[in-house]
Amino acid sequence: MGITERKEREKQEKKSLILEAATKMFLQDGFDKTSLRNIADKIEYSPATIYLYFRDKNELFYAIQEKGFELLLKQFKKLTSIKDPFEKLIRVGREYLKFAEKNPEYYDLMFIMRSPMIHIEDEENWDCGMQSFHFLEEVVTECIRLKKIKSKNSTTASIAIWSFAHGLAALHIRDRFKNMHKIKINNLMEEELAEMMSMMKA
Amino acid sequence: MGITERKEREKQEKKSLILEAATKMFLQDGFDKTSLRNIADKIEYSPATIYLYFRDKNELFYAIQEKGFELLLKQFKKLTSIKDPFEKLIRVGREYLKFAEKNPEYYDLMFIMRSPMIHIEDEENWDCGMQSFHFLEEVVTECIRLKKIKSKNSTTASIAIWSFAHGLAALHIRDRFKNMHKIKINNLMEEELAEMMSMMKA
DNA sequence: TGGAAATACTAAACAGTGTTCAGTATATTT
DNA sequence: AAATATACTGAACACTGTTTAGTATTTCCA
Repeated sequence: MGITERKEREKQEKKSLILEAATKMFLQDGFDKTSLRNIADKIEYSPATIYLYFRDKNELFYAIQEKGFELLLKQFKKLTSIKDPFEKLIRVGREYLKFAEKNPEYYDLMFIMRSPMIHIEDEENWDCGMQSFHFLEEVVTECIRLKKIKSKNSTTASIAIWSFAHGLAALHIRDRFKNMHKIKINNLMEEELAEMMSMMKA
Repeated sequence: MGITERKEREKQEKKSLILEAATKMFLQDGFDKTSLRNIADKIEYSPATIYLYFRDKNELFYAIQEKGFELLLKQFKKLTSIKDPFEKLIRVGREYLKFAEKNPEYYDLMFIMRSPMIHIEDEENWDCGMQSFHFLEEVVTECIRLKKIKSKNSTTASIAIWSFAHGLAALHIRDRFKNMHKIKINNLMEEELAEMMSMMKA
């Protein structure tokens, strides 16, 4: 049945075509300007065609967000060789904040927007998100094992660290530090990361 | 000039009428269902009328968000009499997280959504937001003065604490803890707050 | 090989959104 | 009483995500 296979392949290729165009448009022009009609225009199909490959806009944006997590995890994995877990923890934090700074649109979709999460059914898992979280959790586990940090429970500590880093990134991205003119936003991230790390240190 | 005064008063009253209706609708039905047309329907005016009192939707939502900050600050001020600054800090954190849990729509508008911040001009201040931040900052300053926490710089520490609390609240509100089925979301907030506080403790 | 069935796609409509503006009705002033 | 200022609105503009009926095109089977 070579024909069925070719059809399936062609279907996946078209799905990719849509996804690539949508991602490109999303990263270039932002969420607001990435409408289904604009995507359809770009790939020279009708808007209705997109619905043959994605259930709705949420599913499409879930797929884009997965690409974001691929990129984030790639940054994290560059740190695998670092021996000292506390040093590694600092570097994970830095990469996370750097990712948010350099890819605000991705960050928004991955951690702030409702849209992609709506696609996830009740018993389904947010796999891509959990993979990145587990990378952090393993580093934290090592830190606890070697008594580098005060915390005893790696999950509790990991959520605390993630919350802190996310809060910092999200408040920045959504302009809540806008009017703190005393502070140089450039240094803020690194300063705060240092503050958190000195708090955690055993 | 009694007439001009009455006119001005009536104008302010109508502005309040719109704001009250919008706030009520916003808190009851959420952001998405609070359209200018729906608000206009409720107050029995045409949608165009709203533009005579608010420049655009962002200005209207900035005004609603200010009401949210009034409420948050009211919760904070209930803690003024607490003597021990570290105990006070814990309670500020608890009130913040409780506010997010009980008023997710307000919280969203105050700390997550872009909409209200767009209204703020370059040199303008986000007054309502800064007031709440300064409440925290003063508590932190006292903690440092009495050597209750390890931090040396109250602004840096305050931003770290705010970031942590915001991250926790925001990840929760935007469903990023959805699939951590191991964890009871109910206890999560209090557990994480305790974790953060034990880290900070001098 | 010809007709049925399956597939791929789209035009058009639906119901909504924020926003603008010309025009009208009412109230105030001269 | 006429002129002016104020308050308000209907209708339009340019969008949005989504659904559906209908049309080409391709594949399958007798």
